[in-house]
Amino acid sequence: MARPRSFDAGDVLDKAKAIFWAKGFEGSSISDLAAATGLKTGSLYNGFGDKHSLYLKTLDRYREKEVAAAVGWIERQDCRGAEAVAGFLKMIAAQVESGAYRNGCFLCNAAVDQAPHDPAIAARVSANMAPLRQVFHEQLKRDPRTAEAAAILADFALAAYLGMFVMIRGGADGAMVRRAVSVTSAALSV
Amino acid sequence: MARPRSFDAGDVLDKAKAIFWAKGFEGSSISDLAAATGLKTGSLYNGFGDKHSLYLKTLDRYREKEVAAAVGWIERQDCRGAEAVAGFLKMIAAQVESGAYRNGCFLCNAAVDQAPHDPAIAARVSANMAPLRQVFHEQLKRDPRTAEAAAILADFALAAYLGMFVMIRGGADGAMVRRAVSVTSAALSV
DNA sequence: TTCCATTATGATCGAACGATAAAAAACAGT
DNA sequence: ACTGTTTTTTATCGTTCGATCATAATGGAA
Repeated sequence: MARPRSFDAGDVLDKAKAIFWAKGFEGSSISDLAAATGLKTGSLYNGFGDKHSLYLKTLDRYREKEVAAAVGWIERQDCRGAEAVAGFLKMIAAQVESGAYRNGCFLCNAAVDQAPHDPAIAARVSANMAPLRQVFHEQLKRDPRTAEAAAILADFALAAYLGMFVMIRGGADGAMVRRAVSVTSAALSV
Repeated sequence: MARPRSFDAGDVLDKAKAIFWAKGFEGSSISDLAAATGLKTGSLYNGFGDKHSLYLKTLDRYREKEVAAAVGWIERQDCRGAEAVAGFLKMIAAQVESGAYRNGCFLCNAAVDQAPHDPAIAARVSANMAPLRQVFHEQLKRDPRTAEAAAILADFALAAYLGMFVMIRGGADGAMVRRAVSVTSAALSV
């Protein structure tokens, strides 16, 4: 008994996420978002609240989709725990070669862009980092070679993961990233 | 035979740099910059060109002051090369404990914020990263334990350095940073 | 002291921003 | 077919943005 939505909320969030990912929060205008999603500004506000609220929703979706997929990928590996983590970093480095991740990591960008000024965003950033850090930790605990230092190594792996994406977004080439990851992997598989 | 400047250009650049550092390029308005520097907008434009040009000048100054100081610190150490690099990271991690670097690294923020969209800024980011990477490389070459893999380890150290600052800006506590750095240091001092 | 090149100031520009409100449109239930 | 509720559209709001300009102020050179 009312007019139905003409869009899929998930699709819209994915498209908005791509804009925020590429341009950052302040760099993305409402017109940018409207153009990318195909919605008029009125519909955007009606469906997702204001710009800040939309940004939070894209961060939530990132956790539900991309972060969850990354965690799943790591858990799906049947090698030793430390190698699963190292393999994850290597897989990303390999994809960089072919132009992927040119905009870095959405989470990493959000941390640098907005987290310091905005508690709500900072909370989302933490909520996004936590599962990744946790799956690192669990894998490293499972591996007898790294079990003892698993907590320390998990923080290290997270830092290396983030640093890799800064290098990428800063313009580093695939070879540079691969070199950095090779040492990180070696450090994990002590 | 003309009215003299009432401000020191270096001081103004330092104050503008602090604003850009904290808020990013898009997040810093001309009024913010005018308020922080004590100059009126007209004087800012007369002295430093437009906002983009001012941003580039702050990046140049960052390289001339902060980056040069970091390079000098590393070169001044009289321990082994790998330990000088590790010591540099540890020194930063220790300062994080007392609240320093809460805004991360200016260079790192610029890389994430603006480098992808702006070739001029990307060039500055590279010009800032290069001396750091180079001093890492030179130190690691000097150390017989790391000489062979110096190039690879230098890229790794740079990635770890950047990742550390993302963690900080994302809200990580000092302990987390120290843990990450401890593994990085161990990896360097193979 | 007068002049003049330069800087500092204050007012203001058009454009783009985020956000909103009113009107038109689209269905579900009756 | 009519009604009622929600969405979509269109137009527009007030604000802030980056940037500019005319004017006042400054201090060394003549």
